Amino acid sequence: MKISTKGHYGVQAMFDLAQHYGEGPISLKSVAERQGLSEHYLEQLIAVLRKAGLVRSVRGAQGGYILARQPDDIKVGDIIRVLEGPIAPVECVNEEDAEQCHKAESCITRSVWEKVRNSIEDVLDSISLADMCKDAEKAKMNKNYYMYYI
Amino acid sequence: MKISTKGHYGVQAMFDLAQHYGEGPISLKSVAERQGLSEHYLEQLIAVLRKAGLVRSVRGAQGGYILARQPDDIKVGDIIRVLEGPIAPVECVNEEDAEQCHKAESCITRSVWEKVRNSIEDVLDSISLADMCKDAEKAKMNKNYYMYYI
DNA sequence: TTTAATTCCTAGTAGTTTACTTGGTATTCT
DNA sequence: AGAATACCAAGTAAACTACTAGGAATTAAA
Repeated sequence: MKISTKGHYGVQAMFDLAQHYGEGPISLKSVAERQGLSEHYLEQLIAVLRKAGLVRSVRGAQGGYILARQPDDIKVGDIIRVLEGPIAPVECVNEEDAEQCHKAESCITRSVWEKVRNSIEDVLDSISLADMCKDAEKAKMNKNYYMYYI
Repeated sequence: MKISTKGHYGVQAMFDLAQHYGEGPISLKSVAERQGLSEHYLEQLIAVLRKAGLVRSVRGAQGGYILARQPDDIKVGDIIRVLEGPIAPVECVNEEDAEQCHKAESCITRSVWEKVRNSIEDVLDSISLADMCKDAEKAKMNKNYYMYYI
């Protein structure tokens, strides 16, 4: 019951781009450094995100990547679906794949996986990159607050 | 974002045992036939469930397996955790593993995975084998109801 | 007491996936 | 021109998946 590093790193990278939204193109090198990830590996992930239309790229020196939409219009679910494929704990509840178990109608275990899928989707589609940035701001302020009293 | 066939088949097998709870030991052969699974492969899964104390076995002819607790006392989450390991979409929110990311406190993406983990756990721990049996009964009655009118 | 049915155990295995690394080429700013 | 970047293709070691194969131990029933 895991997501791979693709989805994991992908969300980190997109969050990083959101935190620098409005500052022009952000180089992958800087993202990789801040997030502690392999730049070459990130390259492969961001290529997928670009082809899916979630980021735009600017080539050449001083180039980099920019979110294709505003941070509040990109949900974590969008990123995960692009990098990990459709959210479906087992194949037979994959909404994007018509080919399902022949006894799907009456399959009771199937309804369990549907509930799991729906709850995952609810969470992932309820959190935008803007939400994450807000949380990061809050965490930072809390830290300063506590530091004030030390 | 998938569970493997271990968890998938394991839940199917346990549900099958629940549906025959009270009928004495149920042979793996019959479970495998009803559920359309490889008996030899199921053997490996049920061995894990037995070692974890979720089923008891009876050896020899007319032997088989029996749920170790009543169907309403076994949750889908119990089965999944035994067969798939702890529920954690990424390793850094694994509750049973102390070794976590050094910046865990302030990691914003981490809190996303925590929310996902919690929602999965909520669903899986809210559904018992008895619940699934009740749903199966209902599905069966609905089918009969519709057949009556055809 | 034999036989058949069953659980239990160990090992092998082909294929897939993961998480990268390597080694470039193309583009653009300075 | 040179440096900084995006873009691209291929390779790879290790782990994992979903089984299969083959047999030993146990027990109810004939």
